[in-house]
Amino acid sequence: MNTPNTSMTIGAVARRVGVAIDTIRYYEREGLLPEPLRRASGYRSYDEGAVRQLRFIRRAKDLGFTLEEIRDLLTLSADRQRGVKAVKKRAQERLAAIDERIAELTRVRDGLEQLIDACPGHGSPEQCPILKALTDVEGEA
Amino acid sequence: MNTPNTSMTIGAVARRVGVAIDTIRYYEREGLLPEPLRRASGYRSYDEGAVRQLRFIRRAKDLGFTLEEIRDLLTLSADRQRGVKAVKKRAQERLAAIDERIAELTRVRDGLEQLIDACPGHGSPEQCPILKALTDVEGEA
DNA sequence: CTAGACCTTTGATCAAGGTCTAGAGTCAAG
DNA sequence: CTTGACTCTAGACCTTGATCAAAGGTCTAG
Repeated sequence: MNTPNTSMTIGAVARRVGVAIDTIRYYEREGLLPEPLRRASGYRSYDEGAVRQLRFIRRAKDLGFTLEEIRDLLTLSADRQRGVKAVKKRAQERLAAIDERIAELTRVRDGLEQLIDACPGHGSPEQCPILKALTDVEGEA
Repeated sequence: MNTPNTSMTIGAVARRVGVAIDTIRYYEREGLLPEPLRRASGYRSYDEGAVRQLRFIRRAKDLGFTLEEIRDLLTLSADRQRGVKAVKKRAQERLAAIDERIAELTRVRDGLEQLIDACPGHGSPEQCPILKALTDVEGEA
């Protein structure tokens, strides 16, 4: 329906998706984007599919997938039928990893908050629980 | 009271604190540890203060401070009196940054979970909301 | 004395994900 | 045609926080 035979330069694609030109070439090198058609001049020539795939990559990245994992996801989603199950599994693994990371950050956060609450914000460094907590040696009598 | 005139080699300090020798020298280069005294042979000679400072660095790192921020914290805590207030401020900034990161991760997490729940785990890729969410272009009419 | 552990330095390397440069060719507008 | 914007390639460089290597000097036990 819309722009069926589009052909864009790398710059146009970059602008549309909001990534740097270098990043597109980098993804191509890394096997995240297929090698595009070339004009006689050697310029890369992209179509809408490339824009879609690039957006896929960006979104997956926003969800915390590494480029390596995204390469994997792309392979899986290309393998129609069999892919869906595997994709769901990857997503679940990703969810578990995020949960773990949140739990870890929350622990750190709570520890830091306790220190801050206990700090008067003035006085000598010996009174500051933040500095004390950072400095004190529990194994030292 | 305890071991007042200690003098340790870098290896001994590394063992006590549980970091690699290379890491200690690295911190010295990066200005996180003062240049230690040297023996006639050129060996670095450390005292308890160095052990304490190294532990400070490690703890701050565990709280998510970058080495750059820690360098800053060390400067502040050395500036006795004036330091406490600034240290508390840095800690609060760190807390805010952690909260922001947790919120961001939580958003991502929830988004991902919704996709997973909506995915049957089989069928065609067109039916998979995970792939759809990654691929679909909202600005495309 | 000697083996072997430990120390010194400078500089290279790693992971991840790009970013930038140089030097050359190409494209579109005026 | 000329100008300026764009693109090409290959490869170097960036960030963070280390970690390792090479080549040599030192220290300690036996």
